[in-house]
Amino acid sequence: MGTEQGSTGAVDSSMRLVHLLRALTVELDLLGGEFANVNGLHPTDLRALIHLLDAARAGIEVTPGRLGEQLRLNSAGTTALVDRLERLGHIRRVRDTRDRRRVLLVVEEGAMELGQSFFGPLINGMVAVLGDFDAAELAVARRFLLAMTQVVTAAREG
Amino acid sequence: MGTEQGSTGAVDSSMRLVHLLRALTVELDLLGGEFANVNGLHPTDLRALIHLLDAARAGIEVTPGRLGEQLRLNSAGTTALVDRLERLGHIRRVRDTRDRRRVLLVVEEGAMELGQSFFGPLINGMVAVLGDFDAAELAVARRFLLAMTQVVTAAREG
DNA sequence: AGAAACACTCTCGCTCAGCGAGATACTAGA
DNA sequence: TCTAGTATCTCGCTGAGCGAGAGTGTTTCT
Repeated sequence: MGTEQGSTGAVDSSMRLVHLLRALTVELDLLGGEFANVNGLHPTDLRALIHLLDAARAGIEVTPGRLGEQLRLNSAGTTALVDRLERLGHIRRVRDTRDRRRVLLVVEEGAMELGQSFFGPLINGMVAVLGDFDAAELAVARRFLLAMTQVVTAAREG
Repeated sequence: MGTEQGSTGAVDSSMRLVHLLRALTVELDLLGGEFANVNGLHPTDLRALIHLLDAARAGIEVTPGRLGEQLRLNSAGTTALVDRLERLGHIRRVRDTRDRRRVLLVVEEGAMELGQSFFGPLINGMVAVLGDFDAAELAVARRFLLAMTQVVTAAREG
């Protein structure tokens, strides 16, 4: 094995890419875990906050039920999660006036800032290094990510 | 917002790439979680197996101490983890004859096959779709992944 | 309108992963 | 040999998440 040339060169390159991708996701996970630790959050809490921030930006209302569904938690776990986030002051429960069975989760100002403080520098850093890529290269990277995502989602369904 | 041209086009493209990357890591996490569930593993167990398989392939000996360090577990948690994996028949504890304080973790045949059954198809699928990329494009994807990894590791240290 | 069926959230009791502290087993240096 | 150091494991605890089921409010059917 190793770097042999010929017809297997492309496959070798691809394999190395796949391993690079995995290494990257591991690093991202670790980074998320560290951030969570520092802010007294659990990994699940962080994932929940990300989801809530995304939804807030998209103008979508989120209820405990929806949130738990996304995170694969049952109702009991979801309640506990929402309790934690509310106790930490990151979200607030608000009764939906239209369907008073439902509770809406609204993200507090501080949580938004927390998200910014974490993702902001990271995104800025990424955008900065991508400055070295021209339009065609960015398009290739995009094609690459889309292709990878497609394979993963296919694997998740099959 | 949207697709405007001019000097902000590159930044927009970069932002979209970053979000694509995040979406991909989320998908990968979910896939891993599902696999773990199906095989009676916890996320940590899966991460441990991946690490052990990588080390085995690289011919590196792994001890509980090293494993726990990698996974950010303390010694008690590590012992529990190794107990679980051993009980499931995925690994075996072997006393190091040279330094009899140490225990080496050896991966059993079944765990290797399990890893193959999970990562094999995924990697094959990825390599297959990468067949549409020529050498120059693969190089660009590689540069992209390296750049992203660099930013993440930098964020983890700073 | 009244009652049954349904939807959404929360409570209770439990299991088990991971932590802190410390015990145990072995090695290396004075 | 005695002491310091390293690797692993044991014990008791905290807390996330689960299953079951209890409210509480809403829709549908007669």
